[in-house]
Amino acid sequence: MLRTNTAFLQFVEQLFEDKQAGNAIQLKSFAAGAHLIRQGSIISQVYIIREGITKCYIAEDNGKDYIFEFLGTGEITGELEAINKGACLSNITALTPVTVFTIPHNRFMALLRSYPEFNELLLKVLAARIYQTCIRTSYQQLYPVEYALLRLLSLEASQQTFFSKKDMAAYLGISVRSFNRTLKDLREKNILDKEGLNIDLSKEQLEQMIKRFEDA
Amino acid sequence: MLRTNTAFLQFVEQLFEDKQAGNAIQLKSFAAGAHLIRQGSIISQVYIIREGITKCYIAEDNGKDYIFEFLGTGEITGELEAINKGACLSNITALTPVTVFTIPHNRFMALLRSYPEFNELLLKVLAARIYQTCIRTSYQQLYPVEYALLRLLSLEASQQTFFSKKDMAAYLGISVRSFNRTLKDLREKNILDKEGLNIDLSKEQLEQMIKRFEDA
DNA sequence: CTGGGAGTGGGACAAATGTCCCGTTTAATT
DNA sequence: AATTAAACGGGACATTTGTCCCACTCCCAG
Repeated sequence: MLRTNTAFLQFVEQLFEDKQAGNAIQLKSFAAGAHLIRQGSIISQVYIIREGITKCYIAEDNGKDYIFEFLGTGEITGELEAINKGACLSNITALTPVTVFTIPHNRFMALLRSYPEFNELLLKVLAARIYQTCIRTSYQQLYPVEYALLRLLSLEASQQTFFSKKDMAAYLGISVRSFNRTLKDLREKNILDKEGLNIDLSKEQLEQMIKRFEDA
Repeated sequence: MLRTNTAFLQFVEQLFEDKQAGNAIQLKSFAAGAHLIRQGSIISQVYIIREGITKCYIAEDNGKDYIFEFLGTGEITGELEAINKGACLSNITALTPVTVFTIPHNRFMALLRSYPEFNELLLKVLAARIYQTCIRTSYQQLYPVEYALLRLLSLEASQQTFFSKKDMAAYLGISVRSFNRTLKDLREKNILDKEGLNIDLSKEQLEQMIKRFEDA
């Protein structure tokens, strides 16, 4: 859910240090809540997150948002636009203070050509995103919200991160009301510890809980 | 919805002709209904569709399927597995008789390195898939089924393709019953021409729909 | 402090979607 | 032509989810 990529970050850090290769790479900072990228706009750099957490989401014109992913350290964004030269697909906003490396599109594409290793890292990122997105989409479409919610909570717990309910609901593609309701149902079924939302599930445990729901 | 990619196909055709570069590339055929790839299995080639239409879907263990995309001429599949070396994400089955080029993983990766042009074509494919998937997912999560259905029908009409209701429902992530119901509602609202599936929207809905159809 | 805004929690009702089921149509096979 | 399996269409009912609304807390700028 919160994606990070140390290998990628390391590579970019190195480039940045390098007088030669790094000359067009810059650092930029954003306050929490600031927009890094605005959906529909045209940008001319890619961003690699050095520090902080962002959310990546589409705002539909019925006023609802859908969050695709939370991007953390080492994640790249704006790369689709560099590759396909289109308008920005989504919004990126900072959830915490954020620092990024920026690389101009043409430089970025050139780097891909000159550093096969970098190119391969990017291929892996893209492949991983497709992979994850597919799994998540399928899951969210074909299972009741309850399952997706448990899964999300479990991820959140394992990553020690916490998001607002609004964001969590937007990540699940549901209303905050549904989110709350489902949470309450789970609580009443004693599935969640009432103290906090600390659930600490392994995949097997999750399976078990899901099975338990079935009879009740 | 039905993706195709002539540039990619051409490139692979050329490789195939080339004695040197094409020596590991093979042709393979499948009857309609056959599995090209089975979810969870391990494969060692990528497939590029030369002819025919396939569906790419995940089967969840509650018995439901989610179709990500219909892949046609020039589309590649199995590439995620080549890049990330994991088990197959999804099933690929032939909807029509299908002929594919197969390229062994290591050969495929080598080709990416030796042909920057090929590498770039692949980057574009991956980027386009992420792009499309994001748009579609968001749309399907945040709008009533009615909209997604209209969009799907319009795409289908514009591409002159026809899929079974089961497949269309699986593409939308809903049950066949819901699919039928929504279709009926639309018919009763005179939104659809009864003759064929000629979309004939009226009123503001038309404008809104058109706008959305454009990008996909 | 203090008023306002954002986040939270949930009741009541409406709308959307799923499940179960059965009769009909279509298409392919014998 | 007869038979069968699959696809289609939809009724009845249950469940899920959304919308609208209000009350409560918390926090911060004035």
